[in-house]
Amino acid sequence: MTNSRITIKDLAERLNLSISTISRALNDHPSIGKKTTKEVKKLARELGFTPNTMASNLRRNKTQSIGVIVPRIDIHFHSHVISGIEETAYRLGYNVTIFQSRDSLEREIAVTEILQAKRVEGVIACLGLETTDSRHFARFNEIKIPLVFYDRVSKDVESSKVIIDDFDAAFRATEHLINTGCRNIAHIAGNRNTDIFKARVKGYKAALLKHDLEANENLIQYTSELSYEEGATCAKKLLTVTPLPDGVFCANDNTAISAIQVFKKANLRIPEDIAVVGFSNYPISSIMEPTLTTIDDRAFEMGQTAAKLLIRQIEDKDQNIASETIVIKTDLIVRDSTNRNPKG
Amino acid sequence: MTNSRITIKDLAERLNLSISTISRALNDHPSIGKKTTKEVKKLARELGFTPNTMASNLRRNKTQSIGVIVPRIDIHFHSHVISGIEETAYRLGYNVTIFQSRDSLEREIAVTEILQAKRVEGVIACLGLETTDSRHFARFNEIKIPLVFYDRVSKDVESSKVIIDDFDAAFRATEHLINTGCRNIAHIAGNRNTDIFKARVKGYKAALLKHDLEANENLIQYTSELSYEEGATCAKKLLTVTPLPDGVFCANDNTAISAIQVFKKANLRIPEDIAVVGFSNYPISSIMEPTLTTIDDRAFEMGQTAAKLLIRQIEDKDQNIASETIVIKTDLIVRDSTNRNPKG
DNA sequence: TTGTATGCGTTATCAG
DNA sequence: CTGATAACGCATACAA
Repeated sequence: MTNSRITIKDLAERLNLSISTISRALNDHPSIGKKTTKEVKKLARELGFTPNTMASNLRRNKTQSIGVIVPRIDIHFHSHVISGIEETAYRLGYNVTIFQSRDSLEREIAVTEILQAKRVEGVIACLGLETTDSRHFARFNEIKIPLVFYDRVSKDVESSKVIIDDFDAAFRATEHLINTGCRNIAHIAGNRNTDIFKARVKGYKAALLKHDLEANENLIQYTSELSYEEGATCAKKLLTVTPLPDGVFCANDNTAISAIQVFKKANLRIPEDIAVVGFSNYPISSIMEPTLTTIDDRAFEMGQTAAKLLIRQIEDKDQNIASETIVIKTDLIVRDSTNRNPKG
Repeated sequence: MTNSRITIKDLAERLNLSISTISRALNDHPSIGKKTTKEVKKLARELGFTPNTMASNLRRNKTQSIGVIVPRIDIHFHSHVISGIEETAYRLGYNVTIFQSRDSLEREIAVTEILQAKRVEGVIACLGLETTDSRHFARFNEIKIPLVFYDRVSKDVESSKVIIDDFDAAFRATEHLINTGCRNIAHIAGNRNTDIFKARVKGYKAALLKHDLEANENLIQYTSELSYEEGATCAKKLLTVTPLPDGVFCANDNTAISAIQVFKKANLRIPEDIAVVGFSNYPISSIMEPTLTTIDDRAFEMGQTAAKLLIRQIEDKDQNIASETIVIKTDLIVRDSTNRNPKG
């Protein structure tokens, strides 16, 4: 019966009022009489009137929507970030339209164009793996659309950024191993060219330095993408080092998990013989045996922060849109894989 | 320099053409001369013109966008479904706006209203846990907006549905245990009132029946939400049953994982003493020890199917929008937790 | 407190 | 092949 095509014009005719009065009543404009406002809203409800935001948006030149570009939605980290974004966007009255680049540069570029046409009011993005040149995002600056990167951020275009303090996290993870008695600590590292992984190596080294432990290069195993398989390979190599490491800081949970499995197969006890710390706090880390000490990457909070930052910039558009970089402090989650009595 | 405010009117003035010509040229209308079309497009590119989809949408009464409501984005299953939705929506020229109900009925209702105002052309939803009465979705039928549920579907409102064949999956999982030599098979079940879990119990029983095995009620352990902790409790109870079960079919991976841990602590060998099958194929299941035989729930494919179905309905609007229920066949992924030589 | 008139940027219906 | 003009549904400056 009642169908969606009801407009304020229909309401106006029914009530013998002008459409402006209807419009104002619906928006609780102070100049409209209480009684009129009530009547209008009542009829609107009865008729199942739903305002057409397209029209309203066109008129106000607003869309109340933000665009999000992630490499893949189904990666735990990204889905957590998105969850944080949606949560705060919802509370602040924005909705979020999602795109996956699937790590394809071509698609990432195509999506930036769609986002412009869609007139989103702001963009949150994490660069895809293929993206070395991110100038396709520069257009957003030209047309004054706020842009916030998280995790994999752009060097080519000015923008706000939300990242975690990888150096600090790695430092604390390593120091935790030291505090728990480890003296010969290895590191399974990520790609040598990626900033966040470089920072983790530095944090690891700095912690050793602080405690007068030597940073032995052959205790650092680099991988290309921190895969589960690479972790196993690295762990096996570490088993050939003498003296055997008594602790390992891994740059993610995948490698930590496979390292632990390799060590267990070699009849080493975790954490007594080798303690292990991971990075990211995957769901599995609290379930596996032993449970894994790891760095919580605060994905949800990153999303919240990115959304807050973005929306602030959207709504302060007149001001100088100063780019801002927010560094989120991480938590060390201590579990069984490092639970041993400190010795020495 | 070039900013977003360029409109077809600007292009028209620059080229001394009418806005209709510009509009048509931009849309490759056949009646416009090749040369003109080329010139228009060239200038548009130079000036960084981006069509205002808001205006176009208002005019055409289209939005090219679909709304998705999920309980939580950061649950592995849902993020996979969303990924499938986004993937096919993108290919078909739609974009997806995402909302989380966070299992709150109030929020779910609020979101359905936002979706109406946003004039999305279709809705894909998975009901939240609080939702027993889903009549707030009925409005979409009234205003002829196609609606597709997945996984947790509505009984109250007519709609299309995409679900997996839980009975068949459970049947095959149980039969696999039988084929691998198990004769005394237990089941860790979900909530007694939820359709999908009831179907899994039935599938389990049917497999036993087919192979002339008795369905012993005390081998079925019901849980309320299939949590990791409940799985452990059930597993401990199963250890007190005589004769000890030689196989367990669990209604999800969480309970399978904790059951395996309990069994291992009790010095039982997996799969030799007890074989275990899970349900969902979480990432962890291929990593844990032993790797877990499980049912792949085809989340990504569910998303693709839901999106295809929805968009077909959107574009066939004139036809009678027959509700359709699609049942997706699942895969049994055989891994080490059931890898034993069939005996008897 | 309410009404009139105009325009947001497009597309579509007419003519020419 | 091209142009003038009227919508789409709403918000608002200006009047009354």
